[in-house]
Amino acid sequence: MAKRNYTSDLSTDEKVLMAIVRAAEIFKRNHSAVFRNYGLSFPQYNILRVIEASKNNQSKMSDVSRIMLVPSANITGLAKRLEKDGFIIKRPDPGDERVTILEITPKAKRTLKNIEADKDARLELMLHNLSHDEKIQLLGKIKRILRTGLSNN
Amino acid sequence: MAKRNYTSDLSTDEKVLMAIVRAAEIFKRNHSAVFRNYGLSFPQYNILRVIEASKNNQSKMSDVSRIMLVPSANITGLAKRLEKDGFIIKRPDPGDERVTILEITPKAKRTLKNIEADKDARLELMLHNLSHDEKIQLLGKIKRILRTGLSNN
DNA sequence: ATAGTTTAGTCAATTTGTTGATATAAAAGG
DNA sequence: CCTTTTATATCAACAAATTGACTAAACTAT
Repeated sequence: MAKRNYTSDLSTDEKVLMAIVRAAEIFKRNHSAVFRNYGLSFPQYNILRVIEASKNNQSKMSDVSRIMLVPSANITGLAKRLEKDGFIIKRPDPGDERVTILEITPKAKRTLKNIEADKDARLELMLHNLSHDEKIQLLGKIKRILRTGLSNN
Repeated sequence: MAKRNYTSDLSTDEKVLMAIVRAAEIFKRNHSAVFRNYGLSFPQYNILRVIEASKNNQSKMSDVSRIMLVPSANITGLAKRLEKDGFIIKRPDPGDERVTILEITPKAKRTLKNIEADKDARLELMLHNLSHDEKIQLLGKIKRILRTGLSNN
């Protein structure tokens, strides 16, 4: 069909990384569909998860930015929309007037809770082809890539 | 540091897929930096690669959309900018008035050629921690994920 | 033939990502 | 001190992605 004219002869390295990119995109698409049912986008969900996993359900914008590897200019807009929709509140840090603290609301915690089962089902669906051991091996290799990838930028 | 307050206890499945997403994003960031030096963005580069790998250096917009897993509404804008910058030309298909054919220009072919060494060096850098066998194993596992991921959407 | 369906591409609106510039606060160095 | 540097967040401008609506051409099936 369409692909008959597309003759691929990429290097192994390129194949590996392209496959990773494709897997990431399919995963994001898959999960976005779940999150949308709850009024959240993929990056919005991830911000909430990061804040939820932080002490007191609070996090500085700059920390969110660092953890998510997302430029702070990007967090600004995401946080604004999350606040508009009642998922977070923004407060100035009394100890440092430069920083803004993000705190997730009860509504956000409820939403995260509701999403959980749905999301886990999708995860399971995507990875059910691999045994637990294989997942661990896979994770190990990706982490080794991450280590070098992070070190040089 | 910043991460001390961030206590992660994700499931194995989630860890695997999050790691894949991070690796994909680091890779894209890395390569984007290379492509930018040649006046191309990551998705623009990929469109050119797809067309280059097609017969006669031509491809229907709809085929590009399918191969790249990118909605056609997206290709419209990308193709417009690529044409404006002289990397492709758009022609109607004489046999089917609905379709538009994209063809890469000599400038695009030259640019792809020039990018190659730079890009390959980055690939090598990201994956030099893994032996060839490990890369093959990794690729195999990712492909198994892709198979299930693609089948249910 | 023609009515209904599918396919190809565009457009508009919104969100997200990226870069570069800026304002202000804090920290560091003299 | 005071100057310089660094850190935090925002903004503007643009590229890109996503959704839904839409036009027109091609195909299907009676």
